Amino acid sequence: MPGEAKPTAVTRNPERTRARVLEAARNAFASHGLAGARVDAIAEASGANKRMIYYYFTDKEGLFLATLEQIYAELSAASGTLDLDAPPAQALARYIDFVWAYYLDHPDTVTILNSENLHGGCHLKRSDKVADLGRPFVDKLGLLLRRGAEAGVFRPDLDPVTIHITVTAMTYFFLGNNTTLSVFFGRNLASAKARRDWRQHIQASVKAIVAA
Amino acid sequence: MPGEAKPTAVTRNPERTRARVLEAARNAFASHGLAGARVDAIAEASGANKRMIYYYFTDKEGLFLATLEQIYAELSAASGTLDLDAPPAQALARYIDFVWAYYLDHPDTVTILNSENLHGGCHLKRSDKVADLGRPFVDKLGLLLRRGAEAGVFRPDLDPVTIHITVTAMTYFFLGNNTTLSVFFGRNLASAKARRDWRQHIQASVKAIVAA
DNA sequence: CTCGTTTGTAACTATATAGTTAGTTAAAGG
DNA sequence: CCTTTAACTAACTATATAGTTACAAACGAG
Repeated sequence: MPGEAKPTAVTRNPERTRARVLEAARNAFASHGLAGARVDAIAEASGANKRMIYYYFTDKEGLFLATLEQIYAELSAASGTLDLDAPPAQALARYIDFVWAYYLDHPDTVTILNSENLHGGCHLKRSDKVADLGRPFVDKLGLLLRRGAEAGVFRPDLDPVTIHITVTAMTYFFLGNNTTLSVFFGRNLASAKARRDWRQHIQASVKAIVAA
Repeated sequence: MPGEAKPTAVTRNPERTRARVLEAARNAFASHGLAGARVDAIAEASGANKRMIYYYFTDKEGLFLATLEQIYAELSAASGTLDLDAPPAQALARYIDFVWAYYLDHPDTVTILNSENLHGGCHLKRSDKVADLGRPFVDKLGLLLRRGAEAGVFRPDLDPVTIHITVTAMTYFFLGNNTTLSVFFGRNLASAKARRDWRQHIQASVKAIVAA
């Protein structure tokens, strides 16, 4: 008989339930992709009843979208704390280190964004929370590039979006494709040294790209 | 009753069956990922009986590995045709255009490699056909970089693997993450102009990176 | 020609999966 | 208190899914 619920002493906390489901969903989607993740597993890992997932997020795709939005919100929030108030060359180095450290510390972000791209960005396009969320980041970088140009150390024709994609590309691709690259080149790119070297390479490369 | 097969006039052709299955598998894995692809759909699309897929590839993961190996074999074969016998700066530009054109023409490669990276490269690691397959490519690029260094136009300390990953990162990330990037920056990065501009940016960037 | 092996087929199965049904219980407003 | 609503639960279902069974026809070696 359904509905013969035991008298649970659980104090209600919708926010907490939502948050726990989102956290479990994030792990699941990051590990197995959208299709590979199991709603049952997410329910169990979060301790929430499966019905609540549908109650809060409508369906699996709704949950995936919420996960995406959370990932972007965190990225955006983190970038807000980035302080580029320093001499241009130094600020640029700080900016690159920030991007590198962010993706190194948030590998979930890489795999989940890859999943969304696999599906042609169809979830993200439906979101009203993500569009143009990179704007503050780009503005911040744009300001730095202008300062550098005025100081005569950076080229004057630099586009912040292009530079940001460049830095992200070198970071994201190296980290996200680390295993296949290691096999393809017969070289361990996951070692601490390989990572240090690559971070250094991004620094030197971007420096060369923006140099006046 | 099973086994009451109609007298089919199908002439046998195992190679063709295998090839058709692989082609269908590639499309399916590229569109939906490993978990999202359906063996039934692959069987139907290829015209092969589902049983044959298991006969040839053991299971879904075996089929995925075969797809991966095919992808790498094609990449390797294509890179074999790349002619870098030209003055260093010109040869480098030709090399970059090759990488760019390859991934632009083979979007499946990007999504399938992303799927394999999602799973930590576990299939590829079991393969005996892919390890170090990038060697000829790297050797070819290494020769070019040395020629350029000797001619005094490139830096003398360049590592071909690093340069190759750099070029691939800028190509692969831009193309593979095009949709999420477009949303995040509120800018259409899929247009013909955006692509032309980006290709040009890779050219200029790598030139700056390798410059003596 | 014949007998084992390879290539092929249709129908089947056990199970996993997204999504539901039909309720119960905590809490907030009046 | 009492009523209404939001938060929550166990058990269920229809279907999709990877993988099998049991056979048959083509092929090739001897």
